[in-house]
Amino acid sequence: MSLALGPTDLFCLGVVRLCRPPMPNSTRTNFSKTLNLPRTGFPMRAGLAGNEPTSIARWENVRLYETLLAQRAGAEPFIFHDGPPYANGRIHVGQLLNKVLKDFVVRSRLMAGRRCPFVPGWDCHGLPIEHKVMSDLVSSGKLQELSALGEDERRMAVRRACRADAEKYQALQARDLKRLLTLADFDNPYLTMSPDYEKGVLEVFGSLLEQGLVYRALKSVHWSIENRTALAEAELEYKQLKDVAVYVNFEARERAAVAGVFGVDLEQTPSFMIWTTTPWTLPANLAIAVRPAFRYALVRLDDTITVIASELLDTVTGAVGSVSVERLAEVDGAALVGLTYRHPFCDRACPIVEAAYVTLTDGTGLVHTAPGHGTDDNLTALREGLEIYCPVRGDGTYDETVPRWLVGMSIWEANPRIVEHLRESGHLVHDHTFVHSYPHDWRSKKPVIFRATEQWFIGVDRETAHGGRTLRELALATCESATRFYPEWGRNRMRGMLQTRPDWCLSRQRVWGLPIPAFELPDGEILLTPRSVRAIADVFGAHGSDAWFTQKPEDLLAAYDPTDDPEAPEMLRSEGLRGKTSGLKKMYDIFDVWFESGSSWHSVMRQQGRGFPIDLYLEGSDQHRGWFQLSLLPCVGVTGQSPFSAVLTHGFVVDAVGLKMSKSVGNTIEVEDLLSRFGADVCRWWVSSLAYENDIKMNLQYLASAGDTYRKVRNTLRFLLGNLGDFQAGSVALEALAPTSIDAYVLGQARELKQQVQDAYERYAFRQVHQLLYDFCNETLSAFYGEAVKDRLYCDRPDSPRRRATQAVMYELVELLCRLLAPILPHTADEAYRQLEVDRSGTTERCVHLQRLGPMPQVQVAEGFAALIEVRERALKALEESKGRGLDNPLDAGVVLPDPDGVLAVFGDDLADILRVSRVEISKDAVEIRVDDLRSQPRCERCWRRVDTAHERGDGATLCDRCADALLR
RNA sequence: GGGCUCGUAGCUCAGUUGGCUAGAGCGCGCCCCUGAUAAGGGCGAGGUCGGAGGUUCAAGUCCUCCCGGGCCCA
Repeated sequence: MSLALGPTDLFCLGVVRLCRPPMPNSTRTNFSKTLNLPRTGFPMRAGLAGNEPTSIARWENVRLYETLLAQRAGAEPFIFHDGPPYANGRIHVGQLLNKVLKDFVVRSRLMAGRRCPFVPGWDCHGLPIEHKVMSDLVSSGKLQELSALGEDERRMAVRRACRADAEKYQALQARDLKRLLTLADFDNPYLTMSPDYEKGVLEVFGSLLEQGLVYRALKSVHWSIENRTALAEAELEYKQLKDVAVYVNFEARERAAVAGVFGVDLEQTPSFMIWTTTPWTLPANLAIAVRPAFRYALVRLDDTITVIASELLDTVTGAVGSVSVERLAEVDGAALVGLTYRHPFCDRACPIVEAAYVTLTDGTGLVHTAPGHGTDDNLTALREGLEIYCPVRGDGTYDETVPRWLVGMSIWEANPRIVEHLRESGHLVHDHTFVHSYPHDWRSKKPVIFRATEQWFIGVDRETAHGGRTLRELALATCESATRFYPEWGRNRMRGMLQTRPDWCLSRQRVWGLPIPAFELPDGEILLTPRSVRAIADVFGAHGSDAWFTQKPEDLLAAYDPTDDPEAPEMLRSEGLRGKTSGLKKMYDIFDVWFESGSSWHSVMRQQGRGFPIDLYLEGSDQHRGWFQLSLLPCVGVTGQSPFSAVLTHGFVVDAVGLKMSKSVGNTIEVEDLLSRFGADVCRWWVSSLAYENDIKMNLQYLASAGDTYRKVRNTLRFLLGNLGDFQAGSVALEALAPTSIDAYVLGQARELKQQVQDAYERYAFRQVHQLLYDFCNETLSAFYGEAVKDRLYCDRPDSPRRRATQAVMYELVELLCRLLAPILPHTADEAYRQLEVDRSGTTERCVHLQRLGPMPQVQVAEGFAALIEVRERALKALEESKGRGLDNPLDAGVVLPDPDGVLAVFGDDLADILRVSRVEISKDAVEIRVDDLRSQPRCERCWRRVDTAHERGDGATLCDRCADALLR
């Protein structure tokens, strides 16, 4: 046998040797050497964990991010903005999810030709870092050394340690994020502790201050005794706590008044019975609240007369163990309002007031009210003009305004003492232990207390300069109409939270943060005006907020002239800073970190000219109350509009059975582990498969499944690449493809795919992108097209027009698939995209991420394909059934297809390829699909098909005409 | 306790304004191929749609209650 081997054939020999040792005695292998079998350097095994770092290095070498932005300088921008994670610890699976989703947005917008800069950010200030640093300082004994320093020096020492910690973790997290193959301006991240950023935050604050939205007030806040600070809601954990609860009788001041209200004669002074779980707040009791609409009973319990809500009478008397109960009279709560009582152990008289928060779920229906120790109590006091009285100091001990036996005592110690005191004085009706959900400091895990302190607030119900509307109104309005929510229910959630949120407590009594730049004058007045804040903002912009601790007041205020500031305190305005500044004292409250991150729309975007408003905020659903809302409020205050035009939220990562991940339960998964096991591309492929708006179950098994489908996509790319090594790009006019050709059909499908994927990316429907791409690779390409064209690719002469046409389409498919996959699989898409050129010309200078989606060639596609696809399914079933007759190999079969309407006839010889059988006959008369046994027919030894033209040739081999022709060359 | 939300085959998800025997992929089982080969192809079995009521000629789809999960709040 003489075989003329062309260049392509030699090329294929290489593959055969590579993949399996040749079998010289086998006729089969001899012919297999004459085939154009696939060959590519794109390996089946991805080796992602090892190879992805190479891609990262390559992209860094070409400065991919900068190059892309330069390339898109004039393109329509997509304004995207990163919400800053806390610079503490390594990234966790929630951040993996979040940052990968963001990267899908960035990369898909870039692929669509948009300009999409993305600056990653980190939240650097705040309690967790400070707490950790303080713990370290304590355990290393360094805190002791620091105590020798002055206040400012000590604070600076702590701040330096905090900064170092934040820098360390920011760098580690940035490395983690690069490893996830996210594309961002990692060389220029934004850090909330950097001078520019801090300056921007003060600018936002100054604007709110200017509108009169900032105020200082005594207010009950959650107070951590442990950390001596007010805590935000986010810093609380609710845990079960066992407390002593007491029923206490507060004796009425005027027996006659009470008797009159109830319309009875009284021979002894009645009491009002309250119930509380916090006896330590009793010294601060200034009122009893009742609900006007409830009924209250005057009752004789054993030897006392007291007042209890009628509905609770049985419950209470049962609980306190009264022996005899006699109901004397009953009135509406409204009638009680205005009566007065004597405090059981403090020397004062207090009123009965009304309040809507009084319920009948527990207690007595008369609520002990201590304005200094509760939010509701506080509000009632404001309305009733009561003092906000808080005798508890920051360290949890009583000040000197309480009875002498309590002064200086810690409240926890006082609890039992007060109970005993009440018992001895006869006011205690009953005490019992009570377990309830109670807020704890999230760091120290200790119960917090409610305590009225001087704090800075932003009033959400104060009129702004924007049409006199309040922050709440402005925020609700933008949320209603000016914002798109993905998913739509985010709007409900945001609305609900905005409607009920209280004023924003801005101040924290900590060190690691941005100082609220207020000064106290000797007379107790406070200097904090829009102009003074702007002066400090400039100082912070130049030197960072450390300046607050390193500079004297007169230096900080060097550029500020109070005589030119109408809002400055009178003394400063008339006399200026000269001579008086020595009396100015810096105040040391810092901003709630949420105010810092909530100003990023200004500090990072608006102030830096990066675009405003922002097209998209994308965070976990907890940020409805966090970053979304706390960015919205300052922004509507400053600008009158929302910082974002769309909000996308994703759910939380939970374990395989749907429970939240927690270190104590031990069901967490480390990102590092995922990356080394599966690689970033598989992790990203998995993320793209999720309905991210719901909770996301994570398990190594699920990642492994994602790995399986990833390999399917990878092998499809490999198959395409393997058949393109000898193809010249542009050598075939795709527009000229016959509409009935399977090539035209697939190209048409690809065109549709591109449109659908692009639409899905546009709608952030990444799951749909995933589905479309997978299905296309799996069904359209692997099962249908690939199977159908193998014969022509392998067996036709290398330059046969129909092989070239298929190659041209495959080339187009690689170009398209790499681009469509690139946002999800940055490494794999680039690997395949580069390999296409390496296989063909050895060129390695190529990067899919510098490409964008272009137009697809227009081709006519015959309408009959729908019918063909349908008939194919039925034919495959028929073939399956015929396996029972020994027709195991479809190439031993011929199929007769009924075609009464003549739709199938146009497909001609492609029909056999599409069904993977040797022959297909069309019959106008046939009713059912028929499978013929062709095993008695001659079989071409090269292409294994039993076709008419197969017969024995001169050299003794049985070949079909096509194969004989291919061998001639 | 309240607000928002989720609960469809073992797993991930589709199921449009209520309307034919509830779909897909993965996995699984069986089979084919051995010229994409630690690949590829075909066929098939899996669900009383979290539970219980109700509205309707008709409910996975609407209403009520319950169970379980998540986020946020108290």
